[in-house]
Amino acid sequence: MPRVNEEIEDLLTEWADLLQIGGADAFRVRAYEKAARALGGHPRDLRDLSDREILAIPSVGKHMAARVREYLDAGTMHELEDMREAVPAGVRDLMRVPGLGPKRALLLHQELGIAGIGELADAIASERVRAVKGLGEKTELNLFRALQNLSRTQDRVRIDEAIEISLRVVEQLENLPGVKSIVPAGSVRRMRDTIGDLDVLVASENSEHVMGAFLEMPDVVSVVARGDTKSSVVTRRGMQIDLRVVPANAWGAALIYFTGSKEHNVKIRELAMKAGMKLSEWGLFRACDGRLIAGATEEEVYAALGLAWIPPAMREDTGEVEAALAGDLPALIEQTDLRGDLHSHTDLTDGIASLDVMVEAAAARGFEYFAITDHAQNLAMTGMSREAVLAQREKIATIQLRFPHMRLLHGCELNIGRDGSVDYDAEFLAGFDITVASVHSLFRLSREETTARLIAAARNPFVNVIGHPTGRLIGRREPIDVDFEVLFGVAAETGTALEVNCFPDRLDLRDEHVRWATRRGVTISIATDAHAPKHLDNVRFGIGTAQRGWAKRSDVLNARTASEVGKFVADKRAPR
DNA sequence: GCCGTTTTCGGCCCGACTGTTTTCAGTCG
Repeated sequence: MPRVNEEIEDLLTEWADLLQIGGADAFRVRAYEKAARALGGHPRDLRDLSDREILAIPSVGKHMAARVREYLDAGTMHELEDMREAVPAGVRDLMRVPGLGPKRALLLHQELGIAGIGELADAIASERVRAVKGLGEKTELNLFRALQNLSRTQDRVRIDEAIEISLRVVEQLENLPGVKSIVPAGSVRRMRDTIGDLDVLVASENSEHVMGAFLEMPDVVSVVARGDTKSSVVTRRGMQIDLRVVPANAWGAALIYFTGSKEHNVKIRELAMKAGMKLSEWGLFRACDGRLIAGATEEEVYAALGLAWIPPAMREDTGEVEAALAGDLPALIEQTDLRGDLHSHTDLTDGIASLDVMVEAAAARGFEYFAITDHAQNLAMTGMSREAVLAQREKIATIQLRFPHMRLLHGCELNIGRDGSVDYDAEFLAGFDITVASVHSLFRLSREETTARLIAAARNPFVNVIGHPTGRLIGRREPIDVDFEVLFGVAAETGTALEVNCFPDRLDLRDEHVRWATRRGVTISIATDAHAPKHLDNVRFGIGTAQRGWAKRSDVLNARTASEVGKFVADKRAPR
C-alpha cells in the first residue's frame, strides 16, 4: 500500500491532468504538479504534520494545504470528484499515448467521442482520425505506431540492458569524423533502476555525419524525429533512442540538460532566471544581453549558478539543489571506497563457480576481504548441511594461506522463516564470521506479519545483514509489504545492516529506501550476491542505487576495514 | 495556484521537432 504522501501526489497529478484537458492556464496546472511532487516526495508522513507544517512545504499554498487536510480527514477531495465528473474517464488515459497531449485527447473526444485507448485504435483502423480538423494522415499513422509501441514497451528496460544498448550505440558512432565526445546521458547516467528511453549526447561541430549514421543503425525500425541537432529512433525491440549533437563549447550545459531529470533541470533554470541568467542546453547566458557565461563543462555551469557539481545520481529534485546551494551536498559513496563484498555463493550451493574460482575473482578485484555466504540448510534442495558448512570452513582456511592480502570471511545466507527464525542453533551460528539473512519464501504475507517477521530476524544477535530486504524482482515479483519505518528503526537500534543487493533485477533496497534508511541511521551493505565471478561487476549498479539514496561512505558497512566489520558483528553478539 | 531581502501583482523554464499550417500550436523531454 502506498504512503499517504504518494496517494496525495497521485490525486493532485490527476487533478493537474484534468485541468490541462479542460484547457486551464498552464501555470495553474504546473502549480498542481509542483505541489504533487513536493507532497509525494516529502520525507515525513503527511499524517504526522500540523497544518502549519504542511503549509510550510515549498509549492504548497493555502489551497493545496486545505485539500491535503480534507483528504487526511475525509479520505477524499470533493473538488477533484467534481472534476472527474466533468472530464470523461478514458480521456486522461489517452494522454499515455506518445504524441497525444491534453489538447488532442480532448479534441478526439469532442470530435469522435473517443474515451479510451481501445476506441482510439478503432478510430485509427477506420481512418476517422485523419478527418479531424487539425490532424491528418501523418498524425494518424504516427498514432498507429505509437499504439503498437505502447504495448511493446509497457515494461521499462533494466539498467544493465540499457547500459549495454547505449554502449552499442556509442561504439557505432564514436569513431565517425568530427565526433569529439559521446556519452550516454539521461536516466542511464543517473543510474535509475529501469529506463524508459535512451539519450545519447555527442559533441561535434558538424552533426551531419553522426546524424546520418545514427538514423541508419541496423537495429533502427523507425525514425520518430530527425533534425540538425536532435533525432529520435525506435529500435527493433521497441526502445526509443534520442541523439543530440551540440558544439563542444556547449558540452557541459547540454550534458546537464540531457542528463536530467526534467525536474532537476526546471529547478536550476528557475535558479538561473532569478539570478538574471538563462540556462538552456546551449549554455548559461546573461538575460539582459544574451552573453555566454558558461557552457563547456558541467562544473562551470553549476559554479556560475552558485552550486557545487551535483552527481548525476542525485539529480531528481529531491533536495539536491537546496543542499548544493547551502554547500552541504553529501560526499557520496564511490565504488573505490568499497573494501570488500559480504554476500557471495559458490557451487557448494547454487553458485556456478568453485570456491577457488570465486576467491581468485575477488582477489583480482583488489578486495581487502571477501565473505562466502552459501545458502543455509533450510533452503530446499541447495542448502548446506552442518557437515558441509564445516568442510567449507576448513577449505577456506586452507585457501586463505594463498591470499595473504585478502581476508576470507566464512559466512552464510540464512533463511528467514515465517516467524522470523533462522537456520541452525545459536552455538552453530556463532561459528560464522558474518551472516546474511534473507526472505526466500512466503512473499505475500500481510504487512503486519511481514514486518514482525523481519524485525524478529533483525533482533537475532547472529543476524548481521538482512539480504535483499524487500525481495522484489524488477518486472517479475512485487516487493514484500513491510513497514519500513519500523524495520529501519529496529535495524538501526540493533546494529543490523540492510543490504543493497547489486543484481540489476533486484537493486534491493532500492534508491528511495536507501535514503530513508540511512536517514534513520541504518548501516547498509552494498553486496553483489555473486553466483559467478562476473556478478562481482554488478557492484556498480549497487553503487548507483546507493548514490541515488544519498549514501555516504560512513553509511556503508563494506566501506569499512575488515576489523571494523568484525567489530560490527561482535558488537551485536555481545550481551547487552 | 504559488510566490516575493527588487514585487502582495504579475510573473512563472527552455528549446527542438512535427504536422498542418500560411505563421504556429501541440508535444516532448
